[in-house]
Amino acid sequence: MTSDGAAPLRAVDGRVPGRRGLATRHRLLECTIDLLATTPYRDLKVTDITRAAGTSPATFYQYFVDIEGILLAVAEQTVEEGRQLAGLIAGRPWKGAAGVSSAEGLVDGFLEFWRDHRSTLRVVDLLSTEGDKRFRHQRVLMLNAMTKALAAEITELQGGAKDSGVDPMAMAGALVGMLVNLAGHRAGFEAWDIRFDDVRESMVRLVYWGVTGPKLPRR
Amino acid sequence: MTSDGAAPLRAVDGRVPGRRGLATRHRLLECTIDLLATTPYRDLKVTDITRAAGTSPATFYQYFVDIEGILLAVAEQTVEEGRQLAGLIAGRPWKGAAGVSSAEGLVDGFLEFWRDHRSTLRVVDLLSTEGDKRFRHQRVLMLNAMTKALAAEITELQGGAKDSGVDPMAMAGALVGMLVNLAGHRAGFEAWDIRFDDVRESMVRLVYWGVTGPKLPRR
DNA sequence: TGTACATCAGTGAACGCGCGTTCACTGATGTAC
DNA sequence: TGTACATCAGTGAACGCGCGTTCACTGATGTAC
Repeated sequence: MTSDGAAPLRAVDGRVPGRRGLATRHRLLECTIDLLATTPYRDLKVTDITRAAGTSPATFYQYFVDIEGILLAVAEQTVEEGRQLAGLIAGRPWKGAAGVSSAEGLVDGFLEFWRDHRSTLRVVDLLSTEGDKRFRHQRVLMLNAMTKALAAEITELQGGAKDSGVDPMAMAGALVGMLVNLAGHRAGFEAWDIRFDDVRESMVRLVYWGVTGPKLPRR
Repeated sequence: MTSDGAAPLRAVDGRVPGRRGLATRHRLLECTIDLLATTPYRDLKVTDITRAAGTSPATFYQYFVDIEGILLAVAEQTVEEGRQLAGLIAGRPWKGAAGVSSAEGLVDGFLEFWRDHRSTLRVVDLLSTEGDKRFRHQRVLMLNAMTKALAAEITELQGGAKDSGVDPMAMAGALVGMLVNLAGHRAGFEAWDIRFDDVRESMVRLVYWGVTGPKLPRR
């Protein structure tokens, strides 16, 4: 459940948790997620989590090293789920009207996922940009699947053309970055006088253009 | 210097700071910025700042209410500077090859600004998405100038066309969001196997397409 | 089916550091005459 | 140009809470026979 494969998942003191222990651990994770939705990251405390989970601080340290530790575990869960997003891309049509529909599907799927995991993803993003390798790794794990899938489509559409356009991975990464930012700042737009639905439409178009690569003027 | 216009800038106890006081205040701001580059946001403490500034905690509270208070002041400085970015847009050509050059100018100017203020902007971003009104306000202040300028260009290029494309502000906002994200995760790409220069090229294209609005298939 | 033992799981209570915050005071700067 | 007084500026030292963290212990669960 944590990382790759069948790592046995041991408690801090080396014991292997059973049903009950796993349930407690799980409760701690859930409460962390919930708290993150209402508490600023800076103010998230071990004691708050255990209070919310109806257990004691000592229990916390049986399963996690510290706050960052539990956040990493939360991130791992979310990231695992996020890798599914690649499914919104591979094997869909990208030319013509059908391509626009595919773009819509991608944007909507992405927005939905982000809405459901705002708080967690926010923290992952912060810690990534702050240079924490573990969180950056998780972020890459999550977005790389999508990016690669998108890049594959772009490569195919370029079809060995003479000018061959941009590097597909870079373009895919740029598009994914756009999705990430806008999904994360959804509330920000509504505070402006911009209807988010219009932003969504813009995202769709940019994805479509990014994938299909309209002509550029000679320079 | 803080907010709008000639607010007299008083110390916490109501006194008006003179030369010396302002210098100290300024030193505290600078040290905060420096620390932010090396310390995770969560670990930034008042005592660290005052130690770095070669002064005492008591002094800190003469000028700022708390950590968030000084961060807001830092943000205000940066934002003030960031509003200049709008100058990269207005009155430039956006059609044809010249348009691509304008897009390049915008992207490069943006990247440069972001590079110089990474840490601060990171925190502004976090606190914005966490729902802090004051930081969100600053963020909007900074990006709105750019977004409006871009939107104006888009509107002009649409030139009252029949289909009239997307809402210009939404498209502009989407483009700005893309710039923000990619500028902030620059290091992330280099950790991948993507050359950032290729990402830059993708950004340029997306900006160009977003502004000029290539044809979409009928749907 | 029952008893005993091993291990899992949870926690009360305390310890102690770190940090935010303040107070009462000293020193620096400016200005009035 | 000098002295006195007002205000600005800075701080040492302490207080005390909050929080991270741990220990020694009790209770729960599982399993061997």
